[in-house]
Amino acid sequence: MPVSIAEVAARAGVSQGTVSKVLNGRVAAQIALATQERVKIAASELGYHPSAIARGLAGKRLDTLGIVFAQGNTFFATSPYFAAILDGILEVVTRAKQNTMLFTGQVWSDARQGLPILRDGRCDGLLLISPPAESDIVPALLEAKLPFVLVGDINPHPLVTSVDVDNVMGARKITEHLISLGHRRIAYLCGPPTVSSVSQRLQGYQDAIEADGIEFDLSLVMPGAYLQESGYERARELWRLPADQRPTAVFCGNDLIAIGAMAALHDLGARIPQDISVAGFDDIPSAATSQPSLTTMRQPMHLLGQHAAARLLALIQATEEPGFKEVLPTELVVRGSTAPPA
Amino acid sequence: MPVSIAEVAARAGVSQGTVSKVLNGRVAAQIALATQERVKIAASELGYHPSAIARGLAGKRLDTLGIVFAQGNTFFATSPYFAAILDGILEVVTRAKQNTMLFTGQVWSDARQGLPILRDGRCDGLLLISPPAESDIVPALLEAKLPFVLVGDINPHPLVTSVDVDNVMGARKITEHLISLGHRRIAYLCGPPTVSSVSQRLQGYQDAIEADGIEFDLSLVMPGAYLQESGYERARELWRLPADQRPTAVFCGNDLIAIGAMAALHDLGARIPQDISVAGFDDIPSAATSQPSLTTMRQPMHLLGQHAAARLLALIQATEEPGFKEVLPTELVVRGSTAPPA
DNA sequence: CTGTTAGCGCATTCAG
DNA sequence: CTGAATGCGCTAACAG
Repeated sequence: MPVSIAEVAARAGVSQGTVSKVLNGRVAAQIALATQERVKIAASELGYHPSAIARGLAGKRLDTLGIVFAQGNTFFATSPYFAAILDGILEVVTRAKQNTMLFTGQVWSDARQGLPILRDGRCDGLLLISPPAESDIVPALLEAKLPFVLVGDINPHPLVTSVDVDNVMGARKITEHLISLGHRRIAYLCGPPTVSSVSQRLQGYQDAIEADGIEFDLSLVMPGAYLQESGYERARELWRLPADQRPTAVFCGNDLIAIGAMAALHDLGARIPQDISVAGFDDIPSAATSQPSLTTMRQPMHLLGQHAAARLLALIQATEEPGFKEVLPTELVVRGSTAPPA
Repeated sequence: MPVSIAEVAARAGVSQGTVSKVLNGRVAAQIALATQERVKIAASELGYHPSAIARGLAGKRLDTLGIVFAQGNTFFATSPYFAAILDGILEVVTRAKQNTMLFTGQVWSDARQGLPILRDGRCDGLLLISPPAESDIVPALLEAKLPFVLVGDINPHPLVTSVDVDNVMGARKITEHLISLGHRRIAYLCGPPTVSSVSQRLQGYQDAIEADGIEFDLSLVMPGAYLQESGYERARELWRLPADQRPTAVFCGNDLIAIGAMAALHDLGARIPQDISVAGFDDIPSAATSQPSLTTMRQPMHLLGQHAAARLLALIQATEEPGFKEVLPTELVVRGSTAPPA
């Protein structure tokens, strides 16, 4: 139903090839100005717009970036982290006049099953939002030769481009903050062990602990999910420990966990930060408004998205070589949820 | 680079047409079971997946829905309303194994300019997130014969399908709540006058006011934007009124405005709800955690998204006729920001 | 300077 | 039951 290039050609009294050249600005193939005029007028009179899929088939860019993520059944509501990253991506994408495809049906654990749809020609490149380390999607994509960049994750492969924060350092700094307040027994409530940020933050936590001569106690490391409910449950478990084994502070793998943990501790009658300090990671919007406000390690999520999108664009235009691993800094934000132990 | 149907055909020793028939389950054109087997095996061995754009060009569905919205430069961060709707949409879309395109470059005021990209063949239908009433996008889409549904807006045209809440009733109910507390002088801080929800809520507000014999005072209606900053500014203006003309309560067009207004009032030394009551609309997540918690009219944003996506799917599959105007109920949520006047 | 031709990968007639 | 031919709308050589 939409007007095709043939109609424009007919109205301008030229061939399709000519229309294509004029409209794509291939001035290289010199075309009489008068003809150019005629074509342009015909096109605009007809309200012509090329079919994206047809030009895609013919081998041109689609000016479309794909965003891949998997979050079970819910998305933004449960992941302010993802929402902020997406926000950053969209800013850059919109400014660059590109479009966006959202792939929500992925199962990270099985790229063989989900990959085809990612490379069936609909987008020029992919942005992967923190896939778990054990997913086979990265090798699959590498093999498919589709440009992509990892966001919120890094990968040792020399051809994988990524944008992430320094999780090890971030976790180390916030743990040091806790130590500097006088805490010696600090728990780590983390996300799923297969996600790389979880192990990296564990590393930073352990580094800080040991640098201070505190013994690393694995029983204080409690894996779960990056969700509020998980924080709630783990904190309850923590509180079941004999009083002399209870930590005086807890570092949570992200703010969602921290907020859940604070809720549980509150329900159990513990006062924060008097009885126990709680620290998070990310600095999502609600960290500032929680009760008490949450001490956390801020991640520039918006920037993460912006930079990742910009890099993918550069990769697609071959302006940049793949393989760069960009690391953004984090920032300690001290609020009301941490204080010296009683 | 990806494997094409020709390769599958070659490997199975049949023609492309046969492969297409087998893989698309056109058992109508009876094909020997042995052949079917051979084709299927060849396809899976080769890891074949059809090119979406090629089959799109050949006239098939792309299994892709487009989501259109325009929010200036920022998106989710500034619009929890939109994020919640998107969440609902994605749930349905993911379950239906469809994909999603996000169109962020639209300028509602000029559909002629932005429309082409929406109908260049990349998606089977469109979801429009509350376009302003005066936008010419609806007539343009109607003319283009592309299935679409309006979310968070309604349109009188008999062929336009939409999903929205009853804004008039919602605004009326919450205004009545304020009146029942004893307020007689109630301001309305609203969003941009061109958005239909703004005028509908104004209607409900006015209905409630007048039903109670209170004189409608246009100077208490303050238009702005659906943003926190706007609420902040308008509330300051409000406070500049001579003490005897100040309202004792303010109904805000959405929660963002309400939160901004509460911040301004707080900064000006007013106590909420003792000195002035504040009510919002939407019930975004932060409404429950604000200080004080916000009384508001809850909108089932998640459902809005789910239903809209389901209807669009039905429209595309021609399971449903266009034109249905679905209206979802709102629910009054009384919290700490409203109380009887001093 | 411009028209013609040949695919891109797939679905779909229409003949056998 | 299966193959060959055609076209979807567009771009990119290649001729003139």
